[in-house]
Amino acid sequence: MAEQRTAPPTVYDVAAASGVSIATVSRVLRTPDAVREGTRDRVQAAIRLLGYVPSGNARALAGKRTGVIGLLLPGFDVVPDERPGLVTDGGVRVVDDRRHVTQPFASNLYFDEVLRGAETEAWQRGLALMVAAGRGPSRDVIVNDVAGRVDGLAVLAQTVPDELLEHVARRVPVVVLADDRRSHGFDSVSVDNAAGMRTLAAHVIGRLGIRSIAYVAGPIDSPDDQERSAGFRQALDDHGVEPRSVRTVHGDFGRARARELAVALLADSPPRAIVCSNDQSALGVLDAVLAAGLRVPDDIVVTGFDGIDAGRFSAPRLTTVHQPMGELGRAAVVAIVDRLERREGPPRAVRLPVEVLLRESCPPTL
Amino acid sequence: MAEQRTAPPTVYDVAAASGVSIATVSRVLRTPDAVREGTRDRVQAAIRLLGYVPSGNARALAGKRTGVIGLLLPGFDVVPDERPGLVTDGGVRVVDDRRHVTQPFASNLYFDEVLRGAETEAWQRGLALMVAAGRGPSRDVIVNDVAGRVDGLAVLAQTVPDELLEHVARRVPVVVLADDRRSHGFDSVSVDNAAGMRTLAAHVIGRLGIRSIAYVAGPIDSPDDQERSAGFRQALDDHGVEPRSVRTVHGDFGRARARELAVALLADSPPRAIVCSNDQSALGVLDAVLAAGLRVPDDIVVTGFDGIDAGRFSAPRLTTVHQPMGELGRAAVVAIVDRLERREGPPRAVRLPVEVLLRESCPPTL
DNA sequence: GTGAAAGCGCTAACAG
DNA sequence: CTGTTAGCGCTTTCAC
Repeated sequence: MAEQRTAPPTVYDVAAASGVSIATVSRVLRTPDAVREGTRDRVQAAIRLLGYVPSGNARALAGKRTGVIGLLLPGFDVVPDERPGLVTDGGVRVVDDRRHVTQPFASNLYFDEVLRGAETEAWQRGLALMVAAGRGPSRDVIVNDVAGRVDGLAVLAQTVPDELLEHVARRVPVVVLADDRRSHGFDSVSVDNAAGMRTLAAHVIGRLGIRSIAYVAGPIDSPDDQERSAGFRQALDDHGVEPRSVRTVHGDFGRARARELAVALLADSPPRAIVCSNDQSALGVLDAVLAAGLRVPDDIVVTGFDGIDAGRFSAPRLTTVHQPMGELGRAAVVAIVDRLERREGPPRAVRLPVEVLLRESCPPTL
Repeated sequence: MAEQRTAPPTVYDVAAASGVSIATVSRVLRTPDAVREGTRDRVQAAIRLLGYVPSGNARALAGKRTGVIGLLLPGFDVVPDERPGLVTDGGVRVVDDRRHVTQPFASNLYFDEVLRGAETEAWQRGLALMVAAGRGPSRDVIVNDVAGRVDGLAVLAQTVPDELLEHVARRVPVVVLADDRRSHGFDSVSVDNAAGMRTLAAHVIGRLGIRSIAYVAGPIDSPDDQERSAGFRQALDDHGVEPRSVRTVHGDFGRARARELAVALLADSPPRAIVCSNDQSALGVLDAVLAAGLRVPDDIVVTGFDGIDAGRFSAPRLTTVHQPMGELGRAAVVAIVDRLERREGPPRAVRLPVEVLLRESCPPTL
């Protein structure tokens, strides 16, 4: 097996072996019905015999389309997890792994889901998917490389600098994910951050009737945070809650910082609810609240945003707004296919709905 | 932006715009030093001006190599999770998600890791990655399609039928993952199942001194299970434990079945240890043991194999043998590159080491 | 240092 | 139904 010493067979080889012209070989592959049965059989036999696999590159070149879609992700940051206390035993490492509850790396899982969604949708439509994580200094090369091989490109927000993106966009349609950049003229698919937060906050304020609220925001320059905060303010407005009555602090979307901020918030008169702009922050808040001896949700309810895995495993489990990452990936492919069929026309922005998941940290009712 | 109304610019356009021949344009791209600085600058300016991105397909066709590696996974089974109790509220679904601890879909996460590893390694080497999940009846098409566009193909075990694999292997080098198929003549990368289980069992028998053991195996026809079982028997032998003194039952690698089997095992005289051939089974055993009012690890220690996420979150956390999935992906790429440089030669089999993770269900010491 | 020309393997008219 | 013939966009000798 795995011979393949000599050059792979081509249409010419198949044609010669079956006594037809290369055109007929091509037909057998692409429009089998246009070939007489006997001929077709002979050609197919030759294909099998020779182990012929058509060159996708030649096809793409001749056919003016590749049938491949590119997906650019912002780099998998593979953090090698250093674990202590190793013992070696017969070539197999034995590790004392008690109590080291490794934190699942949220952002990575997030990409995985997008990727999976895109893959699913692409293959369903007979398209192949080319994945690349644009990282490091060679990013330009990579991006150009991918752009040169695909029919369309889906790019996760902040993965590729504008200039580069605009360059490659002159060759292939580009759709930007999770970042409403219509302004830049690209198609986009994003998630309805504002509506999600607004609905969640409405639950806290309207349904649970809580008025004593603190809000842990993210970095001010984060577009995600801005949208979520806007949704939050909307909810306040909807329910006639005075914005100034809400203590707002800005974190960095990280767990540790949120924990510190929460400690401070609890120092004075603890609020009845702490709404957070993302899950990591909410987990940090949870840490602080529980450490302070307060009960969740009995004394304080806590909410997050994102729907990361860690929130499903926390104690109590985290109420949050779940972003449909898999859908994001699928929608990206759909958007590209769409654009491919509709070469012209103004950029389109697709908004994906989110889902509020009420879990123990802020239940349906108190 | 996103103009791209007209056909994308080619080397000819760039050549014309900068007053050189297409050969020089090509040189500027591939061997910049072979071009006089002034010329180079003019060409690069034209490239930027026109928004030129080289066609990867034309390159591949002319250059006899694509710079792309294919990864074939056994289909992401996207199980849409039906959740009960939906309420709609302003376009955003609100879901009561209490207590529905959705089981993370182990096999999917598993692929994600492989994929990530492969991606990392590929881009590090300047190669692109094309991903495909071979599923459904169109699998042949997909596999051929991918095979026709790549320099090498990594295939996860049992994703592609032998015949198909042998066909495409005549065109590109193939490496099989997680399935020691040297016999079939392919290069392979797999994990040392036997050594892992042997080491883990040695811990149970040798270090903890347990002799009263039950073994929950997997399906008899699973190659993984066979290797693990062999490792287990080795350990028994190493420590002079009579194999017949070990009660062995065969499950299906599933949690539910394992639970049933464990209930039966506990009915008579409960063993001091239950060693399982995979994590899912171990979790099922854990369920049964705890339900029977026995304590883990105090009354019974339980071990698994795989290192799935759910085992990190169980109570108690599961002692297991962790398979380095990310490494599998990386090793796959390495193996392909290797083969590409060494066209001939006998198939190679790479064995990746595993890691025993001692957690609370079977701690370092009792 | 640069240009001319011959393919790479396939598809898609266009004839027969 | 089948064969002929141009290219698709780029790399790569081989001359100059």
